[in-house]
Amino acid sequence: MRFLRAHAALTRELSSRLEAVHELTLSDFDVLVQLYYAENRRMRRIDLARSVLLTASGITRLLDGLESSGLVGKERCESDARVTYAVLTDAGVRKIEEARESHLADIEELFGAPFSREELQQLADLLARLPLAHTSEACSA
Amino acid sequence: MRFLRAHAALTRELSSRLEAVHELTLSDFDVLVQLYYAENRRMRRIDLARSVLLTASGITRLLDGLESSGLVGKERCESDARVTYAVLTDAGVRKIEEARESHLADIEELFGAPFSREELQQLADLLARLPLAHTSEACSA
DNA sequence: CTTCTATACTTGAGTTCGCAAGGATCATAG
DNA sequence: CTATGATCCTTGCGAACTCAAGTATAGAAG
Repeated sequence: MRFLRAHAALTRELSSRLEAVHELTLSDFDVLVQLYYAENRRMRRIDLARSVLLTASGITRLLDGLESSGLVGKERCESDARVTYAVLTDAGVRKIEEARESHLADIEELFGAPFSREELQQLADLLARLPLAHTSEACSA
Repeated sequence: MRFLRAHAALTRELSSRLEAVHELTLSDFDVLVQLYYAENRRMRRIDLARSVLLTASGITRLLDGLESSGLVGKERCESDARVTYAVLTDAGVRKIEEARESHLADIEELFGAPFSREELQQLADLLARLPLAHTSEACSA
């Protein structure tokens, strides 16, 4: 119960702040961050989907939006015509670097305030042990 | 990050199990449980909304569904014509008692397995300290 | 009594997603 | 080469929400 409540409250808050300041969804942000830390700032769409825990169709539509905003681009794969890469554009890089700052501040406010450093680590460790929650790393949030 | 991932994975899993066996959404279940533990198994719709962290309109539509399934009923308030109560029907009581069992087993499987009792308590305590996560109690999940 | 503000609820429109189905491509086995 | 099966992606449809706006009631203040 606590878990569900906490999630609903936190995402609502974080999402609305992100939306208000940068016109980004939490999911948008999530995808941009993944790309930002990916090699060559590029990922296969399917891997991207898995890493942010969306379905393939979810990613298609989400990227549609980011593409029309000019934050990411498409690129075909040479060796396998089935796959398409999502690539962060220069505008996308600027956007994420800009948004990261305020988002981290928001997180700090909501998570940092009530917890000590050790407690944060403890919380992260506990959550990491939940099944199904295993995704790629390389992220600072 | 871990928090968001964990939530996405867990709710997807729990929700689909609940849906498959009992034809209930996680939110449906949540509402039914709140009513189950409420005094006289009845609550003002607005309080229900706040306790499960939905908006007023969200509750209206959710209850529409539960009403047409015959699990909850409406009742007008004598002293204030603005408010309507949501009341658990007998069928609703049976439903929740039935669903509770398998849902608790699911939770046990996902949460119980990787954690010891102390760790679960620790996790709950940490989550409880998050801001905005304060809702009414009286729940065993 | 009237007016003004706050609260409870509903409804219409729009968003974000998942699922199922379909198309295209690859890889493997005969 | 061809058939089979898996993988990547997109699209139609529907579900679950939210927000904004509207209705109805309550309470307080003039």
